[in-house]
Amino acid sequence: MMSAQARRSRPSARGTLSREAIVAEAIALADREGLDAVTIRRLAQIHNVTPMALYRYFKDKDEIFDGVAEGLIAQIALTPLTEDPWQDQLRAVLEAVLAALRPHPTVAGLVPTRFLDSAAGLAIAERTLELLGRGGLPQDKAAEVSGYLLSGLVGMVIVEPGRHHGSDADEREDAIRERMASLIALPPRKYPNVVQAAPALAACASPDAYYKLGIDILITGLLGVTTHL
Amino acid sequence: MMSAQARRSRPSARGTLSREAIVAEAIALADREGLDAVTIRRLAQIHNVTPMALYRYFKDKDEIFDGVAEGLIAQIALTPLTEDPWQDQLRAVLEAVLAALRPHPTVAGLVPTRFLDSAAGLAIAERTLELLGRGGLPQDKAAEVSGYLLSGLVGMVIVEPGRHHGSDADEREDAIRERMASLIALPPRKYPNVVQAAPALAACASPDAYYKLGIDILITGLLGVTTHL
DNA sequence: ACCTGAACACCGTTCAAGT
DNA sequence: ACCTGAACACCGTTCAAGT
Repeated sequence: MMSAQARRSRPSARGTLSREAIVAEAIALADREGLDAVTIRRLAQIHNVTPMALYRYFKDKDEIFDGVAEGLIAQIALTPLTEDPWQDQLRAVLEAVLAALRPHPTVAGLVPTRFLDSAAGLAIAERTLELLGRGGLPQDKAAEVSGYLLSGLVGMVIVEPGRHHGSDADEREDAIRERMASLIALPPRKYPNVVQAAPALAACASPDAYYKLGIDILITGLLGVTTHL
Repeated sequence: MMSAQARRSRPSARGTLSREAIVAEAIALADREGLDAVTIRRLAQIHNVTPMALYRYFKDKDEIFDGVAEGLIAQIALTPLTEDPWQDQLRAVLEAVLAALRPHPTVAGLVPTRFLDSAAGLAIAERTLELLGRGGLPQDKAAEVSGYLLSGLVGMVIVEPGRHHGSDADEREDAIRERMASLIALPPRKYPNVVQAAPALAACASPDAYYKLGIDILITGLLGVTTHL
């Protein structure tokens, strides 16, 4: 039913096919139905084309995922480098990364291992290394930290409490309610803190506050670590 | 050839089949050949059994992955709660999580979203919440932070520079060399920091130091955030 | 209770053609 | 240059039997 709609909604005037178009539909499909729904055959169907047609644009399925990651990274909006304090500028970078990834939690996991394979990712890595260097981190530590910051942000997006694959609001509420019920049903003598924290473990009261706290911990931690050197 | 070996190496005296045995082989298979190699049919072959036999023990493939996550989490060794400073005890928890996940980087990503579904995971969550509470974090913040710590650790394991699927040492070196070459070939005017940091971006000089720095940042960040409340 | 066997729908991918 | 069509090996999973 949904797939019939999708088949219909893309008339695909011959010649529309391109890397960008395929990647865009792959991201949209993953957002709607999860990463497993992204198959070569489904993508071909969406573009009104034979599965083999996609092989003109991508060597194999893995390259499509590379393209998806690159597409996400390309949406990270980097502001110009200034003479502002490094920690403020680094915070802006982290916020930009989150802003690009949060709308696409099911594909965010593709990003970290592919970050240095695209120009956009290299630009962000370059900026991050520059800012960490200004903060006093030696090059090798800065390299480790840059990867760590990125994967930390991606991790926050993936485990955001109450998030659920498929943007269906009812399913989301059901999943939260179910998790909540299973947590408050635990023996409070054995898991007092878990039971008390059940609402916060099951769903995020404020996603913005959740992400702000995560960034605060990272930046504060970096400040502490750099001054200890 | 490898799969023929695997077929041969498990005589499977009838009655050997069990959730634990299937999960153990699933983890071992993922470690050897990556998560995609873990299929119901491959697992059945390893246990000298028909694919359908596994459905006695798992409702579907997703439940096998749940079992794999639970198996990893069960290997996290939790020491008894004491009156030591909370940050020291929290560090010990984080180190225990890393010790369990590091040997299994290809399946580590299964853990965060399934953490609260097993008794072992709940015990660790309970401990973490207790320690964060001692540190002065309110319950709801502690819940967010506990998830964030976990996903941060998993992220570190997944993106550890120079890590590569399949424990083959030659392949690993080739991958590192290739990444290294592509980075130092970049225009140094555009990416001065990336080019300089190329060795550290391509591979970890000391994985232990890499993980220690990550934990330091998290703990230091937490200390800073809690004292600011 | 535990396992098999045949079948179905779907998958990525190769090869050889078509225009 | 760009797309099709048939085929192959492999998947998860259902249903119906076997012992």
